[in-house]
Parts: sequence; structure tokens; C-alpha cells
Amino acid sequence: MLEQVKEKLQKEIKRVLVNSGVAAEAIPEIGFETPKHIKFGDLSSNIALGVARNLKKSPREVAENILAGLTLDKGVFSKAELAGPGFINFFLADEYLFNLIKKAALGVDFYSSTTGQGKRVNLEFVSANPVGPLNIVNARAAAAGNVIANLLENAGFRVTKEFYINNVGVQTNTFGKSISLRYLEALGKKIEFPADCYGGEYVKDIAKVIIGKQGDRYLALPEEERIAAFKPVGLEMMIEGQKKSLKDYGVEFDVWYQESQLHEKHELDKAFALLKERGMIKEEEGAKWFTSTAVLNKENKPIDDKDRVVIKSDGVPTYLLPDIAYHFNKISRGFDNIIDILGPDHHGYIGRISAAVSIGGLPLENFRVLIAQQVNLLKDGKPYKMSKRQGNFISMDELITEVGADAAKYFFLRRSLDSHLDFDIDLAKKQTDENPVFYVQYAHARICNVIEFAKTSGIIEPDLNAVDYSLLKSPEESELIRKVLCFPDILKHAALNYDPHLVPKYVEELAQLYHSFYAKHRVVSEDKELSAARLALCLGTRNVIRAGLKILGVSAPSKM
RNA sequence: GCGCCCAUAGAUCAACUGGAUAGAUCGUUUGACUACGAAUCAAAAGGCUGGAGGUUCAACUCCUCCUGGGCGCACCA
Repeated sequence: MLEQVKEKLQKEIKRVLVNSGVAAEAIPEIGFETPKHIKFGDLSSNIALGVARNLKKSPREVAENILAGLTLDKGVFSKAELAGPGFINFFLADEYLFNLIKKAALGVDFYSSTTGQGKRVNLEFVSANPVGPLNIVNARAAAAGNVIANLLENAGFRVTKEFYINNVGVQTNTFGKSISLRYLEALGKKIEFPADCYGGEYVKDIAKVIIGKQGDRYLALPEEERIAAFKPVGLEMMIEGQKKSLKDYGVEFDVWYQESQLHEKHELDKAFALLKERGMIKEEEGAKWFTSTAVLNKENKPIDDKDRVVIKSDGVPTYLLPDIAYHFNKISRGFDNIIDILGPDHHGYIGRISAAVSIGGLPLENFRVLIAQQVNLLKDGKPYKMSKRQGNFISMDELITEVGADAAKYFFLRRSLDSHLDFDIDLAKKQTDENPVFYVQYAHARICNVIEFAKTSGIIEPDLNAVDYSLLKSPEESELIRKVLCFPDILKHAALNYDPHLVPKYVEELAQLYHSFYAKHRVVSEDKELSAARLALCLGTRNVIRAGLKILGVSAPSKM
């Protein structure tokens, strides 16, 4: 929407500058921002400040020259004026605003874009090891990944949401061993439970399930065989459990990719062969190393700080090789962009995997790793230490039953993904005004109620095409209209920067403006014309709040 | 020791990637329900943006150093 307006204006300003003798190359990119204050207009440009230096004129003088030469489309802008140190502020014409709010009221999709041009994006997130239930950080990553996917879809990308299952490796053996020990214990044997095994209660539960189905028939087997028998059973149960947790949470994946698939298709060998073919393998001290430091970024600096062993001197691959193979696999599936959301303990991992992806043929700028930072749980405002041993570990399932999926997601999404998050369990549980998710949902429910009231009282049946929008001229109405119309820009910006937290912030601001408008102006009144106009504004606001919450994966109830 | 993230109101966080008077929410104080939902609204108080320099018309934002937190730096996964 506003996008086209900006583009036209950019060209127009550029034309004026060139006419006044500025070399086209000397003109920086002409950007606009929406000012904080309405008195500064709807769009503001600092272009005069940018070129003033080269022209050896004062910024205000340059701005005046631009304004003098500018012809504005009267259907879009009402005026443009010089302000402050040299800003040029543009004010949108009422006609233009009213036309947009009409679209919003009618429920027309005015907020999606085609920026992504149908490019395919692979977004991998959560990817928890299948040796335990999902935890709080997984819940955060799940919420964020889901929204990033929605945002990218809205921006015209095609997104594949993918979950990688590490069902091979040392930790899966440890898991099998842990089950085996709990199995013996449950059958009355004395055991020593090592610290490096998985001590959670859920392991005991798995052992009990096995006993329930199969009894004590594994008692007689040697430990190796018992572990081999229990491992796949346990993994399967965990994977199913994780899938269920995510489903309850409202997050669905398109692809569940198992590490074992890579092994079956010999993709580790192929990946190694490719690295070798590209001259990225060296042999030292009996081990085979991926020379990741040889891969340089745009500034010609290595993107990894040391080379990495991919095959140990005993001939066994390290964990890195399957991960490289997996990324090669993603590339081979033809994605234009690959995004990984990793946990906070994996940021040291970005360099090596970026290097590998680059060797695999994907340009570095098309690969992005996002870090879902750690979550500190608080209870009554005090740190709530999580310890598996003490049994006060909080899983994602417990979180959902405790605070509800909507509130949990909303809390995670309010903060930018890469900053540490304090999650106050008691606050999230409160169904009061202290909880921002209800603030937004309440606004939505309130609008629904107003619309319902208007309908049942039979006062108005607005024909949205015939409504006289010019009746909406109070400051509250004007601000609300403008906020509704920001929606496309917010979504696009959030999508391109992988920044979900802008959306909660936006819907909160929108809800606030609505509440403010509602408190001051009566929607349904004797004045039919005015009622119709205000009702249209309500519809537009409701549609946007609803769309915003949908992108966030949070419900928009019409009654609370 | 090296690298990454962070430090903004009493608390939790924003600030459109360098713009105009640094904004919300909670908490505190004071007002507002005899018509559409008070889970709401209106208003007040609260800041040397951790510290010191630098870059320029302009710095919370970029550069250097310092302080104080979190997390990484394996032939572990």
C-alpha cells in the first residue's frame, strides 16, 4: 500500500534534486520514516540533511529547494512542509486514508505483500534432542519460529517449517541406558544411577510402560541387548510426546527430518566427499579436519575461529559431520534461504555451520542463524532455579497447563528473540490487567460486542462502500485510522528482520488507541451517519487485531 | 585469555537500524461506570540511556577503552 506511495515519492524527490544540478550518484537512498508525532506528518524524509553537505548549503535551504520543485499527487498527499533542522514532512490526504480504512473495514487483505517473490525458505526450529520432554527455551523457539514463518508467508515467501530429530549418537545410547537402569530399579534390582544419565522422572515412566507391556522379560538379557531394545522404544515415545506438546501449543511442522535418514542415504559420506573435493579437508594427527577458517566473509575475514574435526582419529565422525550433511541436504532440496533457530548454548556453532553452508553452495547472505536466548523463570518475582535433580524442572507441557498456550506464546513473543527473557509464571497466570495478552484480546472482544450490539439493536446496517468516512475527524479517530494503516509496514519490517516482537507491540498500541477512542466517543448513537462511520472504523480495527493475533498464533475470542 | 549477547524510569522491556521533546506496561498517587463490556479510560510523579573518550548538522544507536552480568571457546553432543 504505502509502499507504492513511497516509491513514487522517492522518484519525484530524486527528479527534483537532479534538476537542480545534483549528480544522481551523489544522492543517497531516500528513506522515509513515520514520525512519532502526528504534527510531523505521516511520512518524513531526511534527504535534505543527507545531501546538504555535498551541496555546501544548509539543510533547510536544500529542503526548501526540494519543496519548491515538488509536485504532489493531491489524491495522496494534502501537503508537505519543512520542519526542524531540514526534515520534509508529508501529510496524507483524507481521501487516501479513507479509502484504505474502507478496505480494512471490508476485510480486504491490505497487509500482505509480494516482497518474497515466492522464494522458498527453510526454517528449522526447536529441533530438541528426543531424549527428554520439551523445555521452556524450546517453547520460546517454537513460538518465535511459528511467527517468523507466518510473517514470511505474509511477505510472499514460501516457508517450510522443519524439525530435525537427533535420533542417532551418544546421547541416544545414554538415554537407552538410563531407561534400562530404571527398568531394573522398577523391578526391584539395586542400581547405581550415574550422573551423566538422564535423571528425569519421565525415564521412570518409560520403564513402567515397558514393564506394563512386556513385563520382566528383558531382565535376563545382557545390558547391551536391553539398551538396544529400549532405545528405539524410548526415542519413539519422546518424539511422539514432543509432537503432541507442539500440537497442543498450536505449532505445526511441515517436515520432521530424522538424522537416521542421513545415515541410511549415506549422506555423511557424500558430504565428506564434497568437502574433500572442494579442498576443505586436511589431515592432522590422524584426524580429518574441515578447514572452516578458509571460508571468508565479505570483509575477507574468516567466519570461523578454528578448524573443526569432522572425523576423529578412531575413524568415527564427530557430531559436526551429520550436521553439515543435513545442511547440504537442505540446500539440495532447492531452498533460496535457510534459517536455523538455535538455543543459547549453540552460538559458538554459527561460524562452522555457516562455513559449511557456504561450501555447500548457498551464498552466505542467504543463510541465517537466529539464537533463541535463555529464559529465566521467575516465581513471585524471585528467580526460580530449574534443576532436574530437585524435580522442579518445568517442561513445556507444564507451562502450557499452568499459564495457557496463548499467554505463554504472547509472553515469549513480546521480547526480541536474542535477548534474555524473564518469565514470571505468576504474572502470566494472572487473568487481570497486569497481563498484556488480555488487554489486546479484550479490545477485540469489546469491538465484537459493539458490532453485535449495533446489529441486534437494529440501529444501523452500514453499507461500507457508502459510509461517509469524513465524519471521523476527532483526534482519537484520526490516530486510530493511521495506526490501522501502519499494519502492512509493521508486518513487512518484522518479516524482513526476523523480528516477531514488533507485532505484539503493534497490536498493543492499536488496542490502546481503540480503548481510548471507545472511552471518548459513543459508537452507536442517534446520529445514523456518524454511527455508520464509527462502526466501519470498529470493523477495520477488529480485522487488523484479529489478523495480528492470528500471525502471533494467539486466539482472538469474541467473548471473554 | 579469545569470541558472541546484554546493561535505558522502582521492575520488565521499546525506540522503525544515525533523526525532531528517549516511549509503553506493571507498580505508586489522583480522578471517571443512570446508554455500546471499568479485563477500560484520563492525569501525575518517575531518566546524566552503566562509566570515560571519539566520529558529525544530529548518538540509546557507530568506533576505542573501562566496569558489571549471561553464554560459548573438545578428536563431547
